[in-house]
Amino acid sequence: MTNKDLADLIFPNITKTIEDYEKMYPKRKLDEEACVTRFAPSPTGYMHLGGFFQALIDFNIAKSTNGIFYLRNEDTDQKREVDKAVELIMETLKHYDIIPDEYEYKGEIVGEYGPYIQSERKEIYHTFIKYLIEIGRAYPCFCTKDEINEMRSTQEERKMRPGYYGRFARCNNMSVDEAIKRIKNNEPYVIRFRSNGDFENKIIFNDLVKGRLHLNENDIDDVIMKSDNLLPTYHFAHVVDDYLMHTTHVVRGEEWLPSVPKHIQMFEAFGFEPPKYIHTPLIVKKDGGSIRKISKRKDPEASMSYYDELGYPTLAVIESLMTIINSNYEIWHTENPDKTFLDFKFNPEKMSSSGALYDLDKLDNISKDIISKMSAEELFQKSYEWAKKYSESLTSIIEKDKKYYTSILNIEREKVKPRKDIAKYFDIENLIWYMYDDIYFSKDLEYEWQKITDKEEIKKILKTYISKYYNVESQEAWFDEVKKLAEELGYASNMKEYKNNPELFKGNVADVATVLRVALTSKSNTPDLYEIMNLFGKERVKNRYNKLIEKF
RNA sequence: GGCCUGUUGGUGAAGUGGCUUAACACAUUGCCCUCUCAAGGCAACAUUCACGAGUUCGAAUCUCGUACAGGUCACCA
Repeated sequence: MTNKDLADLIFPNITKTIEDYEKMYPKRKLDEEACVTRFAPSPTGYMHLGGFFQALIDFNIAKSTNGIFYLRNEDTDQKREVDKAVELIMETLKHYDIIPDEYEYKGEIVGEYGPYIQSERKEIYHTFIKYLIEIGRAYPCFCTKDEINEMRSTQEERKMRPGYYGRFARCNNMSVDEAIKRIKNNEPYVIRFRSNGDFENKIIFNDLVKGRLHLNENDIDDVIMKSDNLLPTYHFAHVVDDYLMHTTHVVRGEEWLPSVPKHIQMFEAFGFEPPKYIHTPLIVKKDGGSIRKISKRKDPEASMSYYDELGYPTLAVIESLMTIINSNYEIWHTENPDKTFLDFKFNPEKMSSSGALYDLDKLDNISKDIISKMSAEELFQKSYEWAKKYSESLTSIIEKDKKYYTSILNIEREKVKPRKDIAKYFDIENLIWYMYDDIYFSKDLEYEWQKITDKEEIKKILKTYISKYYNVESQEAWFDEVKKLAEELGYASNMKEYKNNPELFKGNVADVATVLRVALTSKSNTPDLYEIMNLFGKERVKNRYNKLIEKF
């Protein structure tokens, strides 16, 4: 009996060969420098910030080189698979406008190199495994999980390197005849890769981020096909898929670095050229005194849904991540304000090789800047869309009067130095509620009076103002009147004068303006008072002042 | 424990043997501007690049050692 007999016994229905698949998936017709990248998540029901971070790099590399970015669903672990996980990933990518060129979604295959779902590629993997068995580079292993665990404990006790290698790789030396016998006897088995490496040897591996690395050669006979579902493990699927799909650059987290030697060895076993690797640093988090990988269970901000729920503009999330990807991004972006992040040339060498903390303050800052540059109309659209998904109260506010809402957003907007007080759509409601009479009067208002707190004095200021002064023709005209009002009541209208001789006055024009502001909005901090009054119109201003005077 | 990787302010970092008195941005603090706030302007914030030794006329940059941190050692990806 030969290896060929063994291979035929294990895969009796595999008739295609590797060459057949090579013909089916020929080299891509792309420019010389075009890169093919992929985002290959496993569908565990969650879109992790770290995964998105990698997808962003993939997308940037492919787009900036006129290449291809595709999505591959790595669902070989059926135990962990979660319903709707693929939808979540695809919808998240779409939300950020990171649309793969090739993918498989809801039964539709886009692209010539599919299937893009690993569980649908079983026959392909089997063909490749069959070949490996034929040439003696893979073999069935009948060791049970208990036996493997026992072996591991022994190794640990004796302080030996754990793993299925050397003399511990018991099934490696099994004769073909015996293997065939045991398979015919229906004994369960996995297929292992037969490593020809020596752990004492060093291989030199060039990672695009980390540079030249010296790694130990792999000598472990890894499982490449599982016994229960006959699907490959990650390592093997990676080799086959990235070969057939012609991936040029593999972007993945640096937790994969230790398994690089096995991947290279498997590529070599087939005589394939391995892709270029970009092992990205992990996104970490400070937890008390120590630093750890950002985690799905402990950190809400590890999930992409966090940013969507709070209403960060997608561009803000992307740009804040870009600053981690290549810290020269910010400088580049200020020099090229009209270009998008896709025009930026990602340089793996410039990527930091240590873990990065994702700074939420930085995100807020970038986000405020982006929102401040939106037109009122655009902000209206985006915030409305967000509200419909996440905030009933904001939705009802907007739907009362969309024009009015837009004009509120327009306060101190669309100018050279626009207002920057909104970091996320979630913030909006809390910044504008007092602009609505029904909400305003239904609340138990707490007036944030500052220097002037005397009720009689406040009444006097308000009464004088509404009877003599309301003028909103222009900012200057308006403020001139506030100054006149201040003078009439014994307050300084000129701040410098007041500062020089504060004892000559009851206060200054700022104190008076503050009364006008608080009486109108209940808040001491608001956008430009003139603009608010202008928006309200004289009747509403009078109404609010009169109601307050009555209450006192 | 073995192997691998990393360590420049509170944060992201620039830096590749002299042009560094360690850029830039965020955060923080102060001042200015100002009807309040947000913004904006200006300034402060690492006498020093984890520590120790070495190479050199000269080191954050090169070498070695130590410490610390992270990753990884699955029929998970």
